Amino acid sequence: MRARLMDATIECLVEHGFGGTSTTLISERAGVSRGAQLHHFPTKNDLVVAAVAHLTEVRGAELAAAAAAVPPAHRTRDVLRMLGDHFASPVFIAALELWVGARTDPPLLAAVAPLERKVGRETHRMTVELLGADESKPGVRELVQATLDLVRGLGLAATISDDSRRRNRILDQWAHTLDEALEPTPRRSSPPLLRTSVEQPRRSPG
Amino acid sequence: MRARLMDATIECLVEHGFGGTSTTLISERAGVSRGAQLHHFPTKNDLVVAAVAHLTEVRGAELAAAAAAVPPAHRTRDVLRMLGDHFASPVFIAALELWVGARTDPPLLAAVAPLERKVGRETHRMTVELLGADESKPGVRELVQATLDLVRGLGLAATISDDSRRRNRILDQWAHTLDEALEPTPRRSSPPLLRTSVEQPRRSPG
DNA sequence: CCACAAACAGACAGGCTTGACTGTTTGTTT
DNA sequence: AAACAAACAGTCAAGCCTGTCTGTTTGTGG
Repeated sequence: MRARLMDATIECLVEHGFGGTSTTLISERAGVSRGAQLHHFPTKNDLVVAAVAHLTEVRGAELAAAAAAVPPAHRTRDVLRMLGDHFASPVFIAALELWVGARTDPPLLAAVAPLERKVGRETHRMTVELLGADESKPGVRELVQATLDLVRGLGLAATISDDSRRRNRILDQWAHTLDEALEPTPRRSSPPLLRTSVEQPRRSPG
Repeated sequence: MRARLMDATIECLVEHGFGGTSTTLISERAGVSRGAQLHHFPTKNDLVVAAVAHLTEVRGAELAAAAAAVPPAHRTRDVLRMLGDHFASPVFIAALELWVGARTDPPLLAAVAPLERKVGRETHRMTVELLGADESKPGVRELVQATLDLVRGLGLAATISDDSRRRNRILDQWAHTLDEALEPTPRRSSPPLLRTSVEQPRRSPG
């Protein structure tokens, strides 16, 4: 029952946005009477805050699952594809609505901010691991952060004009640039831009 | 009068968010009677759409002014600083509120989407020019787009937790990486990561 | 001075949202 | 079985938002 209400809240956020999400709509969507809803979540804020926490867990789980689904002998591009897909998914949209809504809603912000930081840290750690990046080298940490902020920006753009071709081209080039920058031992000297053809795999499992 | 109302709309978007912006609030903020407001903008949608157009012009003007203020003998970092600042400014916040609000509001989306594309194109062109990038080379265009999506992502993050140190570190590193990637003639062979010390200027005016 | 239209002012009704409130069912303990 | 609490159902009042409506001022052409 609580779970149904929180799920319905997230669905309403995706479908109607933060402003268009009313408690009545949520209870209807969840198939729960208004009385029951008010019993479990006395105020709208209680419900939304609970939904934020729930969404945080869902995002963590989806990210972990997506990470596990990345091919064992993967290239940088595979990792970026996974990240790009996550940051264009409904859970990200719901998080975005909450994020933006929380900006002008102090109690909600108090709930969203720490959880968002948590997801951010987890995502960062996961990305470092998948990329096999060495954060002890100066600049590597910042490049990983830049990568995550990039996919966040791409995800934002995707919410209103989903041009996936554009996104893929950008991520293609980013993968190449990232490879060049993260390359532990620069064996080839120069070509800083995408050679339109192949990229050789860099890593094998274990 | 019309201008006062549109300005007040944008201010309300920044202060109270899209959901918290009511026509009554706008008229109060503008110091305009409700009757006058309804005379100039019969519906809320009319007002918001007009504000979107107005905001587009303001953004264009602010960007142009910021671009003009970039030092004549500038480095990549200066351009990124300018972009980073713009995408953390109130006009960007207002645009973000409209952007997210428009996602679930078809008539608003119809007004926002084309204007946003216009600003995007202008910003892209301006950035290419400031960076002196050669878009005829494959991959360059995508790197510029990635840069803009990156600052958009950074701007989004800045709305709820303004960690400017983090942002500056990321942009420092990205400036360096971008320089390496865009460098027309790779004279030095390798160092792909930030040398913590100096970066030499690359361009002089004219 | 008059006629007319645009600009402005404020009251009002209809609809929606939130949370309080009363009543009913279910389950558990004694 | 009785007592009690938790879960559930639905109604209601207060408040806000939007857009319509009527009335007033300002400006302009004849």
